[in-house]
Amino acid sequence: THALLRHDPLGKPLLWSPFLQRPLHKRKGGQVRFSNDQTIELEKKFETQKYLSPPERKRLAKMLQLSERQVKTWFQNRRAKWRRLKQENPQSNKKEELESLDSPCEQRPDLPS
Amino acid sequence: MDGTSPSSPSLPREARRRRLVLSSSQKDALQALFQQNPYPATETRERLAQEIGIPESRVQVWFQNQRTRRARQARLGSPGSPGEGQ
DNA sequence: CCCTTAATTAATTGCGC
DNA sequence: GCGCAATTAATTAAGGG
Repeated sequence: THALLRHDPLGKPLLWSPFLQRPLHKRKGGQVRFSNDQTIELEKKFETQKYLSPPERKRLAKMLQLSERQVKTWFQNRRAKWRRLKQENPQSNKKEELESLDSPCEQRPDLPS
Repeated sequence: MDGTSPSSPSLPREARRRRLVLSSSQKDALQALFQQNPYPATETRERLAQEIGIPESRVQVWFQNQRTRRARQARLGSPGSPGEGQ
């Protein structure tokens, strides 16, 4: 819908521009930026669960065609960012979309029963 | 048809990411501390952040970028000085 | 227009649990 | 084995001359 939509004021994902952008989001070493879809899916999961269990991670990884390690890394990076955001922003400050779903800093990672 | 025109007349309401512009004094303070220690502890960063009035995370990224800058400058400045003793 | 440089992103290392 | 803090390299885009 929107052509050049990027970055929230506080926060969240950067989605790449549409077609008219450099055909390479590949870094030197061969690292690639995740696709918009992948990022969106990851985010969606993150909104529901900040920590995910190993089996879930595996599932998600398969779904997105990423390594489990990549998913893990993504989640960890995301958590870090999130904490910082919360710390700097006393209240959930979201311009138009407010999502007060994040109160408890302490979500227990699912313990394998 | 250049795609370079970000002509999206339909949405002027998007606050484009406005990056922080550091004042000379802020830069000076950052640089001063950097010269003392390129890897300051979190507490030190926080303190400086409070003093110059920017979020600690910005101080953090500034230090990161500064380290990169320094390394790059060193590369361009004297490519062949130290006789590698290996 | 282009360079400087702040901000973001995926990945890495080391540490503690 | 995982989470987390700290850090890195590469990149992306704002600001200003």
